[in-house]
Amino acid sequence: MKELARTPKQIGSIIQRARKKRCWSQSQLAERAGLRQATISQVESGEKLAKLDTILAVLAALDLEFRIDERTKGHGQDIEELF
Amino acid sequence: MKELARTPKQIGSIIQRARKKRCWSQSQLAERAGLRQATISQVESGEKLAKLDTILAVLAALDLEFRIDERTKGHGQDIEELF
DNA sequence: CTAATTTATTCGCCATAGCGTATCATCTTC
DNA sequence: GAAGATGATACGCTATGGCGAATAAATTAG
Repeated sequence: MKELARTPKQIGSIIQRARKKRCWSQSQLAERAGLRQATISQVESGEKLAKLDTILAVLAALDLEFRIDERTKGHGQDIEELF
Repeated sequence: MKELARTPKQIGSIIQRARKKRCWSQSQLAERAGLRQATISQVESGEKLAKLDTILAVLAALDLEFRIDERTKGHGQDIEELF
């Protein structure tokens, strides 16, 4: 996987794709993450600026995790353009 | 690099190490990230729960970025244990 | 088309992050 | 010791995220 996550929108997209890949509803993910369905919706949209712990909880529920790496240089930075 | 970042404390440690590696003071990092020195201090401590955009700004200032990946096996930890 | 499920959005409430500003303890360096 | 820089912490303030609960809106199943 190893998806680039530079913006809230990118993070939201990745989360949404991972959720759908598991065929979970937002409610199911919310329950696993200890959050509300409404919060999942907002996180996936990337509009509101979530709290760090909220994102961490969602990622954990999806069996994902953050990694911190040096910024990739040069080409192809914005992942949203691929969709 | 590719450092694991599952908790605010881990993230804070990574940020602090990256900052020191560049021989920057918290104030210098704060200025580059558009934040306050006090905020950098809190982020590095990982005590307070930062906002996502704050972390993203700090990472960008350090020329780092998040990547989202599948959870590495090993210590199976529950979501609740994170906080 | 209808009903059920899923997702998006709203309202009032509370908690808290980050702000400006400032202070204070360390630690270093003259 | 004095001066400077650094990092941690405080106060009041504002902004906003997430909550419960509810309700639209959109999507899917039948």
